[in-house]
Amino acid sequence: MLNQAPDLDRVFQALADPGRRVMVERLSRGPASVSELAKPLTMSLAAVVQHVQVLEASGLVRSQKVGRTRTCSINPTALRSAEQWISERRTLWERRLDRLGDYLAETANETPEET
Amino acid sequence: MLNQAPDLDRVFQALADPGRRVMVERLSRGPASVSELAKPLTMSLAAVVQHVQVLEASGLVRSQKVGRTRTCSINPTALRSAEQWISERRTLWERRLDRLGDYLAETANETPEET
DNA sequence: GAAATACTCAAGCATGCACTTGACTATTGC
DNA sequence: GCAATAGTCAAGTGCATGCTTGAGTATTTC
Repeated sequence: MLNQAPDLDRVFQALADPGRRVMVERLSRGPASVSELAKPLTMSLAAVVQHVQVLEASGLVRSQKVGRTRTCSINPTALRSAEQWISERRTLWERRLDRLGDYLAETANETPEET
Repeated sequence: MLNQAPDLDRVFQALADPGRRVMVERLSRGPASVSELAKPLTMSLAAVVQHVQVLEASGLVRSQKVGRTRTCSINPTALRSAEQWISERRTLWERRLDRLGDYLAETANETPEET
């Protein structure tokens, strides 16, 4: 059962932590084990495992255990859904600005000498 | 002093709350007062003010007080910086996948009959 | 098969977050 | 000027988060 519904709360929450972003950054270059993810971070392995769990719960990361090592990799779908949410609001706002600009330009044309 | 450094921690943290996302959604359609932002939400005005403060601290929203009303509006820069961070990781990952695909295709060509 | 590796689990703790209530201040409208 | 409106401030509460430590469990490796 993959977390296919793009739970934005959890995705943004997951991305809000700098350590977790470092992990996502690492994973965007390719799959990695938990201890590889832990290397650049100054915290216990147990803490890293907890972060991985948060990332998995958000759907940003998937992992599978082979032997004694758990290999993590990025799920671009979750990344894309967050990106899309932001992009939609931003373009909405920019389109509004454009319309406002048009309106102001028109108004200036209609009453060019006023005041 | 605008929060020009795009403090991703705070931006993603701000977006992680559903109520705050509703506010951003509203603001993407144009500026609004604090009580307008409060309308669709079932919480006290004081709570809404606190959310606005979080949004401002993240740089996602700016506001100014005229008379007794505070008018909030979106700052697309912060939105863009978050969007960009995600987009960069995602495309990195997708490029990696492409290279992997190329490699697999090449390998298949070089040893087409094996096994 | 013993030691090292790679997690995993549970408990505990300090701090942060999302609220609430109650009191207070500054504008606006009549 | 008095009431309604719009927001502000401070304190308090309960739950979530980000860690830690210590102990335990599979796998590898030698």
